Amino acid sequence: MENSDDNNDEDETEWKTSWTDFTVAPSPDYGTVFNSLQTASPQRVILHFDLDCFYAQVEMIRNPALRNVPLGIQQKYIVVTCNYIAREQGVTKLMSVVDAQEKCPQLVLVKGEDLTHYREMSYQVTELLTSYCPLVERLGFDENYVDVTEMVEKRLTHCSSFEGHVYNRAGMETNPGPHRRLAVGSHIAAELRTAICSRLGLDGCAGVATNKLLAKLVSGSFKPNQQTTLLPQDVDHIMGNLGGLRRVPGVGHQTSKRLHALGLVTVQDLQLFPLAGLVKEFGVPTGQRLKNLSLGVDDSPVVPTGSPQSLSDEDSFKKISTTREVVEKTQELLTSLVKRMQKDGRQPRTFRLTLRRYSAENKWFSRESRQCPVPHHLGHKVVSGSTDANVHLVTLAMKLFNKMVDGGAAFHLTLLNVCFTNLPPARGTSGQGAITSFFTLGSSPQSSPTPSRTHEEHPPSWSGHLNGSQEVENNPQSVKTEQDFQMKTLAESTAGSEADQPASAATKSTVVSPDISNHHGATRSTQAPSEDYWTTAGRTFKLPPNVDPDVFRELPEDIQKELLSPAFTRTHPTSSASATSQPVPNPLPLYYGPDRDPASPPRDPASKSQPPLRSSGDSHRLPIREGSYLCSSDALPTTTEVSRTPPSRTSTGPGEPPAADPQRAGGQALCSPCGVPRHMDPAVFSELPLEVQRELMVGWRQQKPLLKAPSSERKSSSKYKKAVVKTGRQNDLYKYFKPS
DNA sequence: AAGCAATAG
DNA sequence: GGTTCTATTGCTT
Repeated sequence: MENSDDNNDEDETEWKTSWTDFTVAPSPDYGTVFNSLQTASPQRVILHFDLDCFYAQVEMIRNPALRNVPLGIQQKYIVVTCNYIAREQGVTKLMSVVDAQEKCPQLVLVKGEDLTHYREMSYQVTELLTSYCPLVERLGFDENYVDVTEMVEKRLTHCSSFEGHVYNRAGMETNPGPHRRLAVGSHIAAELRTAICSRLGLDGCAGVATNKLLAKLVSGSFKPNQQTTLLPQDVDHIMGNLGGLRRVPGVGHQTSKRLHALGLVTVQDLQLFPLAGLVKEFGVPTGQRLKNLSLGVDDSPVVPTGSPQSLSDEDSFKKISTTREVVEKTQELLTSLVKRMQKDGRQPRTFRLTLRRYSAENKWFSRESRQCPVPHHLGHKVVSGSTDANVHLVTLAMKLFNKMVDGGAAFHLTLLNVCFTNLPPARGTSGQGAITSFFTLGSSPQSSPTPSRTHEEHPPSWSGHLNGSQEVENNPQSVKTEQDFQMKTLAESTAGSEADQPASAATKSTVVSPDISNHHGATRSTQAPSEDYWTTAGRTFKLPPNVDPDVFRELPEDIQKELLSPAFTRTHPTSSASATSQPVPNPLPLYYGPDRDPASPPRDPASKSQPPLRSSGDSHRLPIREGSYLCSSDALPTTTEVSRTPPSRTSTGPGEPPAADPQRAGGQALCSPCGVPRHMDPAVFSELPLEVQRELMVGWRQQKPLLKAPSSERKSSSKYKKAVVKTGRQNDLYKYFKPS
């Protein structure tokens, strides 16, 4: 997070300005679009804000007792960041817990895997900045760029000094004369830092310069909690002193390797290297951009970030190797993700599952992902807080999972990630940047956790104590009351959030358990099921024939409930949308787990709790394989429009070759002539609402073979719309219990 | 539109 | 360069 890696304040040596081709060609596509000012006045004033050890600060606010101790934030077995007390004792960022404790035995550790509090505080900072100036771009959770060019214009009238440091001008009396705009910028930066401190209780650094690159580079010149302005005449100096190319923002590991291969190791090297050579290696846009970066030239605009474009939750672990673990972990991740999505209020349009496989040699730790559209009614369920959204999403996730992993073969995962993307523009705001909250622009009226303080316009005369940015020190008490208020609001907004123990950060703080799982479930449902029955809340349910009671007992409560929910046994108008309360046949024997036959053996050989019917066979062990269904998802269109079809008929997918499905379906043993799987009573099917039928058909058709199937290995369209009706869901779940 | 690489904190 | 848990952009298909 924070840019540490400080200290390279030596080599004052060279900053020869001897490059040859100074090719600063502002890309035409940049600027001007978001920032019309840019065309008019190329001289921008950009601020960069960087909060000091952000996670640690947040924890110290949550628990002030932590202020005086060496504090580290632990994620898994890593101390991802720490406060300055811990740093003094040798703890650094991303140090292993063991090493950190060796360095600092009294180190207090707070678990930080749950980013909720950090994320919320982070957005409060962005919001606060946005309330002063609309052009705010986030960079991670703890950094923000602000384009204050316009603000500067308005204040330009008179200004005679700088706030804070001026880069490379220590002790020198600097006359703002030619740099009045930057000087005004420095005052604004000080003002904003003061606001962040007084309103949110957070310290941080700021950089003031004429572009994002320089503002970022200069902001770390004096740490912590100070600010620095870079004058144009010192651009060469700051660039020249960067040291390795890796230090140039925008030059990552891969790029620096390629540059190194060209013989370039210092920023100077890059500055002096012919543009043509760079273009040859990287192409025109990247080549030019790299060259410009080396020169401190950056015309990229500050793009207002607005609300996030994706929400994701992930967890890493030593090993997951059974599909049941995958289901449980996915469920856990989704539970939290869905809550976040709900708060956000936007309806997600695509869903993605990504994973990381363990591979001994190939440490090229690659992530693989599969994504698919979120059926609109499911998206609606998500945002409307429907309790069964989760089950449907797990099902969806498992379909994606099956596209990547052959559950029949051994696998070893070390990470799972669930993600909602393709979010519609935030409501109530003009896409982005607008005045309103970043969290909740939501449709949900109740959920407005945004403390949206009325925080009036700060008069330019912020006066008083900020004529010395250094003195914006930790004055916890002075901001205490306001802080407390903030935190309270925040706590309320997140109350009932899953995860861990609420307030007792201190108690768990010293705990260092490098283990990974926090197995919730296991002990939950303790009732012993008798055979195929399950008794809960005084009622006895018959378990679906394919559900092993032992497996069932171990399932997350959510899924259990879902399986036993009224919707399962009786008609139950689901709250919303299209689910036009069409009665559903009672005990629901239908099995249309898209690719599973009820009689099929379990699919997950690793699942010990399914002793019966272990077919050890491989790809052909299934009497009726997914392959049979595959009614080639490839042929499926990606749009959702549906040509109308008679009720009892299967609706054909949109662009689908009309005659195709019955054909293909008919070719499969599983499908009745009309395209309905044979385990589904056509009469029942025809009575379902049209839309439901359509969903089912899509679900049936879109199934794809496992990777095992040698032929149709790659590609395939997507659109794993799945059956979403009440009749559908527990059937879909079957396959995780008794997979094909 | 999907999947991945690269970059970032 | 690899740890964690995100998030964005751009390339390729």
